[in-house]
Amino acid sequence: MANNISSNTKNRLPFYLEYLRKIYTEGQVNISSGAIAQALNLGEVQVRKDLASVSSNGKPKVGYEIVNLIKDLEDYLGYKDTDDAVVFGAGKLGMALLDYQGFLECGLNLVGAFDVDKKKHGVSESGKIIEGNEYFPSFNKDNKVKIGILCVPENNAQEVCDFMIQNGIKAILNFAPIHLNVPKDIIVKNENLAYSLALLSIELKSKEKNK
Amino acid sequence: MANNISSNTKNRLPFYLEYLRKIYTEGQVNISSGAIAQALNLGEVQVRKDLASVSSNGKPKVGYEIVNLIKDLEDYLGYKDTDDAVVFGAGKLGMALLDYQGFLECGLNLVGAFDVDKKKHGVSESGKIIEGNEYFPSFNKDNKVKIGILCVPENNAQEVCDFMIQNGIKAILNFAPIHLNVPKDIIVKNENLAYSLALLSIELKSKEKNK
DNA sequence: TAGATTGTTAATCGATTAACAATC
DNA sequence: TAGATTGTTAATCGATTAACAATC
Repeated sequence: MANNISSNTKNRLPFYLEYLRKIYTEGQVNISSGAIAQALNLGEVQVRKDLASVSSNGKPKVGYEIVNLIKDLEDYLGYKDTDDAVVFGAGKLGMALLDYQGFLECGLNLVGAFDVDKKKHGVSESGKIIEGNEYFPSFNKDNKVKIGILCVPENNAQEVCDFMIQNGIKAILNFAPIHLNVPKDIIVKNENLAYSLALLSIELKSKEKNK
Repeated sequence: MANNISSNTKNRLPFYLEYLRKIYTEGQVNISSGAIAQALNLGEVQVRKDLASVSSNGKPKVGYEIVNLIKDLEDYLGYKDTDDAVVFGAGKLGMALLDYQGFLECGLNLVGAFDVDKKKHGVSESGKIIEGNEYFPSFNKDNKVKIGILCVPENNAQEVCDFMIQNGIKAILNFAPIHLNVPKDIIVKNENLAYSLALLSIELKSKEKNK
């Protein structure tokens, strides 16, 4: 169980967990690194190294006991103790995220959204509250939510980002297509859907050219 | 202008473009690698190397002419000639993507969505059509769209993925939280929002522990 | 010419893969 | 014991950074 896990390894861990959960519900008990590697299209040494970073219950000749491996992955990924997050910007994307059920099984609870537009205020389909930004400071004095999802338009993004940080947000998942300037102790992860799709399109074109 | 640009470099290119467009509208004409590096929080050698892979109009002492650099980036990223894409799964996320305006300035045109659920069929807010999956084969015989966005629930994802590929899709942006099995010539990019947020939460926790 | 800034070559760093010893 | 499979050490590969020569 290493202390410093590379970020590439971390990115793969949820995929292991998802696959293991699936075959566990199918009744399988043990699995080898080779079988995992084949299913997820990875190298088998890589699988062993990745898994060794969070678990140590592989048995030579037998492989890994799936139930234990799932537990170790869930422990590391923190999917057991739920963490709160808030959404800024109640546009279509913000609302889609607010009501997305998939966060729960990753240990994340979106408590609500904030938006400057009064027309957006109210309650979402799944019962989450959407309020004005002006309520966030007092809200977060009580709730101390540290994770924020930024879904506002490009031109407000930096301003809202600053506001979030002023009121206790420490980590931001940024969907606005700009680089945010933040203090060194704040974590930002850019999740730019248009960029991702555009890069996919480039890859496709260059692939077609090279054959 | 290198031929093989590393994927990390590719991921940074859209951020350069966005920043350059911004300062260009602010009236700036030239910029140095150092200034870009500072604004985007990167190393200046990295900036020069990244930019050298798509452009060659940096002038010692002067820096880069912004208008040319923008052009070179847009050319490389293909933001000039528009590419079509389709959405599978007209849930909240699928609809948010379908109506998201940001794709256009990245040269991407989402032409419509397909969903098995008849209740979803019709026209989106921005006027895009949502039809049944059964129309896709004939649709794509005519249109030959190669890029698909997969937004269906986890349990249908592999099935719909196969269906997309059968009907001419070559590159898939996958929002379902599973590993898709595809032939070698198909490009898949996983875009898992819950995983991203969960990893952000882990990073935050480990940061808090280490101080 | 002198100084600033680019572009590139070499050095470092980190991640992946290969080889293999440990062990159930 | 023999064979399969893990875990780890060493080798390779690729990306970042440092050093520096080219040049406007």
